[in-house]
Amino acid sequence: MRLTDEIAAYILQMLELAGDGEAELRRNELAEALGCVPSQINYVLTSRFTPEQGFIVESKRGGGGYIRIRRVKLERGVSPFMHVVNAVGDEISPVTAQAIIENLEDQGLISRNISRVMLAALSDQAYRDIPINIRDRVRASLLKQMLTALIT
Amino acid sequence: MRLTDEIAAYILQMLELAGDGEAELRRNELAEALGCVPSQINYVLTSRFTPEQGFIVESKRGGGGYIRIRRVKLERGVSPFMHVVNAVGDEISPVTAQAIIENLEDQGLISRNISRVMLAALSDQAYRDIPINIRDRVRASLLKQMLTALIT
DNA sequence: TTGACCTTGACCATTCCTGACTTTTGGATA
DNA sequence: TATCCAAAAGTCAGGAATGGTCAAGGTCAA
Repeated sequence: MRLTDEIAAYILQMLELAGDGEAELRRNELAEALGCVPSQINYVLTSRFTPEQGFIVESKRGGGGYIRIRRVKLERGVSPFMHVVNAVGDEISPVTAQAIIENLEDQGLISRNISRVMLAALSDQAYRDIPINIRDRVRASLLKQMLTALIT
Repeated sequence: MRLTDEIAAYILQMLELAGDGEAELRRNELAEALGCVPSQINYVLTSRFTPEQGFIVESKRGGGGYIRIRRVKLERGVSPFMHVVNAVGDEISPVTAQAIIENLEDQGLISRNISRVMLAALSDQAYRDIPINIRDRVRASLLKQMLTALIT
């Protein structure tokens, strides 16, 4: 079994045991326990605990630091938001993103204010400093993170 | 729990008990009571009781010295969002941005869900593709765009 | 053979904690 | 009154405890 799989399995088990869908760990401790370098933990988190898979990851550095992983869904596609998150690829245009948000609002899944905020965050207006060639990637990433944050 | 957290919790409790949103303490006394060096109190004040978080700290040295902490309310009337937008510069760190949003939520100016969405959009988690050196610029830009979108 | 996925380690960034040294203030004293 | 002293609070640099990033190279299945 690959290291990556072991680490992922370990974290999933932590989530199960926790019961509340939330697990907190210390990167160095976990790396030590599983016999890998600490940065491997980051690799696992970025490749296996993404919004697409229904996870939200938060962390804090420094003394008393931690990594917190939240599971926002139990099964694929259980939330209309997850459906969108999974449908969005690695990149998305401003127009498409806008259409998605407006559709969510029309369906009554998000309020007018949330729609406004999300549209603002997905518009190129805010992307002036971002190299043009990665804007659509950033937009897709932001859209997924925001939608995932709304689940539960 | 970290010393820092304990001290912060203690001060917040003092503020609650006071009722008038104002607490006064003696640095050395508090340090003694909580078992830390006095300068630790300063660290907590500068890291957890900042204007972004809605606090004002005043103090006096020498005989009869004191530290006074006040919780300030954002004016509801004249668009508090515009006030914040104007206060944000061209760049902002994840921590400061988070403090601002949490303060807005604490003051009842934005809902829990909007707070969630904005925090997700301001977290480095969503900035993976953005070069590190421009992340804080993008964050500031996004924050201002989102807040502006809330002004009716 | 090649491209996607995995692994490692060197270097970076942030947060917390401490203690030595500094500054300010009010009151005691010459 | 002019000085000095003691009692506050402030500053700062350094070290420890965390997590983050990135580039280089390895593995493996199609």
